[in-house]
Amino acid sequence: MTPQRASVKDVAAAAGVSVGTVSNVLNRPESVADKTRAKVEQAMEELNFHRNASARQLRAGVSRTVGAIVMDLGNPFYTELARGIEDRLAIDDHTLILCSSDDDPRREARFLRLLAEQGVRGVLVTPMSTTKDRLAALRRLGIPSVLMDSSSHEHAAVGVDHVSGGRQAVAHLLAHGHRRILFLAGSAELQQTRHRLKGAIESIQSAGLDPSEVLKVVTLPGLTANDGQQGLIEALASGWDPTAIFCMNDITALGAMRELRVRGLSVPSDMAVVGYDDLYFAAELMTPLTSVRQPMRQLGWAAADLLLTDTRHDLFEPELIVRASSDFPRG
Amino acid sequence: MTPQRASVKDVAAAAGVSVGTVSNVLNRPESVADKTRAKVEQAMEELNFHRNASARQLRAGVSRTVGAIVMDLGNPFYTELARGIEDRLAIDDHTLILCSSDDDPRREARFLRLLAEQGVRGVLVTPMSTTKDRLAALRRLGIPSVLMDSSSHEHAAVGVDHVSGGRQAVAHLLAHGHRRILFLAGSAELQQTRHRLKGAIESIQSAGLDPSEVLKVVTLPGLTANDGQQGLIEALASGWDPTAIFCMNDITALGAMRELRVRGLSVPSDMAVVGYDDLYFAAELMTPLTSVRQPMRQLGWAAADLLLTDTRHDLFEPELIVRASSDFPRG
DNA sequence: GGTCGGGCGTGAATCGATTCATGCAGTTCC
DNA sequence: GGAACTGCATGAATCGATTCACGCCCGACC
Repeated sequence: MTPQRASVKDVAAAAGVSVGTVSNVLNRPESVADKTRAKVEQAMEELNFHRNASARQLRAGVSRTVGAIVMDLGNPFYTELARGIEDRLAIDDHTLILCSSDDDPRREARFLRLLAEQGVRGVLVTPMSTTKDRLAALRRLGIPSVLMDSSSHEHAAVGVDHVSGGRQAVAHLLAHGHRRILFLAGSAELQQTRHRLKGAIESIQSAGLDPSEVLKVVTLPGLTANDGQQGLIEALASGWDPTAIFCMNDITALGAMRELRVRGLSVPSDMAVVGYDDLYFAAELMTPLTSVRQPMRQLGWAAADLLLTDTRHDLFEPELIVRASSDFPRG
Repeated sequence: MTPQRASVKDVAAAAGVSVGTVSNVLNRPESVADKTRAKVEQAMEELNFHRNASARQLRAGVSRTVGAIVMDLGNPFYTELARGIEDRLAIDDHTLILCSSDDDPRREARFLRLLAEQGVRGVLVTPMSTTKDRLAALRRLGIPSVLMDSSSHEHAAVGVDHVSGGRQAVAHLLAHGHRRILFLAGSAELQQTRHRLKGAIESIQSAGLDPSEVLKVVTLPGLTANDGQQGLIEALASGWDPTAIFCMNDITALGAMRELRVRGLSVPSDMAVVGYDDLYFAAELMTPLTSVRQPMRQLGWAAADLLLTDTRHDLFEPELIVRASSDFPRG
C-alpha cells in the first residue's frame, strides 16, 4: 500500500463528480443535492481523505492556526493560559502553535518569523520589552496580535490588574505589622513588575508610611526558583533586614523559602512570604504559601476571543489567598 | 500602507530577475552569482519578504512542522518533555505544534486529524490505549510517528524503564520495613502503570514476600491531585491498612498527602509516600517527597531525534531520589 | 573564426483546494 | 409552447514557491 494522500481530484473521480462539487460538499454542504453529497462523502470515507491545509490556506489566504508565545512553558501559569486559549480556539476549529520564548529575544524573534511564514491567523504574546516593534512588523504583513497579561492603549491586550495585585499583597503585609518589605521583582521592563510595584507603593502611602523606607526592590535576572533563591541571598547580603518578602511569582517564592530554610529562618515567624499566581501546589508547600490568584484560564480564553472576534474584555481582578506563609502578626 | 505580503514574484520584479532566481537564492544560494544574489537579498529586505510556508509545503510536499500530543500540559513532566522536543527540532529549523489530549480520546482524535491536515512531518505521542490504531491510519497517509514514554517493538518509541522505576521505589519501601504498600496507579491501559507494577512485584518477590499480600493496587480515574486524594479515600475505606503509598506521579502524591493531612496522619511516621517524576517542587513540599526522577528533557530530545533522523535511543534509566516522605524505618 | 563547455538565469508547469462565471435540466406560469 | 426562473454541477483560473529542461553568454582552445 503506497502511503499516498487522496486529493479532491481523487475523491471527485471516485464519486463521479467534479472537483468543484467536492469542494462544495466540504464548504457549502447545503448547496449540494443530498444524493450527490452522500456519494461524495462515501468516496471521502473510502479514500481516507484529509484535506490539505496548505493548499486550502494558500488559496483561501487565511489560516486556521493561531500562534501563542509565552514566556516560560515550565511555569504552570503559562500552561493554564495556553489551555484557556486552546479552549477558545477549539470552538472555532482553530489550532494552536504554542511557543516558549524562555525570556530570550532571539527565540522570540525566531518564533515570530516562523509564525509569519506559517501565515497564522494571529499571534498571542506575553510581551517582553523588545516585543512591540516586532509585532508592528507582523501587523504590516497583515497578522494581528494580542498582548496577554498586559494592558495597552495602542494595542489589543488582555490583562489582570497587577496594580491591584500588588496593592492587595502589600496591604496584607502592612496589616500584619510588617514595616520592611523586600520585593523580589522581575525585570523592570515587564509591565507586571511596574504595576505591582505601583500597587505596593500605593498601599504603603495609604498607610501613611514612606515607601522608600518600607520597600526595597531587588530585580531578579529571571523567574526560576534559583533566581529567587539567589536574589534573596543578594538582598540579605546588603545588610537591610526585611521581615517580609513579596515575590514575583510562586516559583521564585519557592526558591526564596528554600534559602530561608537553609538559614534556619522560619516562615512566617521570622519572615513572611507572599507569592503570586497561586499555582496548584501553593497550598501544599512546607509552609502553605499566601499568593495572589489570577484567572489564568479565563485570561487565555479572553485573549483568543479578542483575536477571533474583536470582543473587548475588561481587566481581570486578582485575589489574594492568605495562607500560613504570611499569617502571623508582627510586633 | 496596505498590509500585503510580498511574494517571490514581487521580489523578482524588484530585483529585475526571474522568480526561479529568487527561489535559487533561497534554496541553493551557491548556484547564484554573488552580484545577483546581493540584488535579490536587498529586494527581499526592502519588501520585508517572508516566504509563504503553505505554498512552499504544497509544492515541496514536506513540512517543517512536527506535532506532539501529550497527556496533560498542566503537568510539568510534559512541559519538560516538550522542551526537549523543541530543542531538538530547533536544530533542524522545525516548528512544534503542541497539543494536550487531556486523556480524552476525542481530543486526541481531533488533534491527530488537524495534524494530518497540516501535513506535519511527523507526530510524537504519549500514547493512550486508543492511540495505536489512529497512528496506523496516519502511517497510511505517509506520516510517521514516535511513541514517547513508552516502549514497543512494532513501533518507533523512546521511553524510560518503568519496570526499573517501580522496582526501585518498592525495594526502597521494603528496605524500610514496609509490608503493606498501596499503589495508587494510573489506568491499566497505560504501559507506565503495567511496567511499574511489574517492577514493584519483582521487588516484592526478590524479598521473598508474597505480592498479593504486600501490594494493593487502586486504579485512579485520572492523574490530577484530586484523583490522588479521592483514590486514597477510597483505598482506606476498604479496610486494608497500608503503611506506605506508591503514587503514579508527584501530582497524585500531592493529593494523597493532602488527604493524609486531613486525617491527621503524619508523613512519613504514620505513612510513607513515594511519588514519581521528581517535579521541581518535590523537595519543597510540606514533607519533601521521595520520588523517581526521569530524564524528561532528554526523553523529548530523543523522540524528536528519532523522528528526524531515525536514530535509535536506549531506554532511559530512572533514579530514585529519597527524601523525608519515606525516610523513616518501620518496625 | 569556429566550436565547445561551464556558469547562470529563465519561465512554464506543478502541488491541492477554492471560487465563480457558465450552463444545463427541470419546473412554473402565462 | 415559450419565457422566466431555480437548483445544481461544472471546470478553468488562482494562490505562491519550487523545479527543471532549456538557452544564452562568455571565455577557452585549436
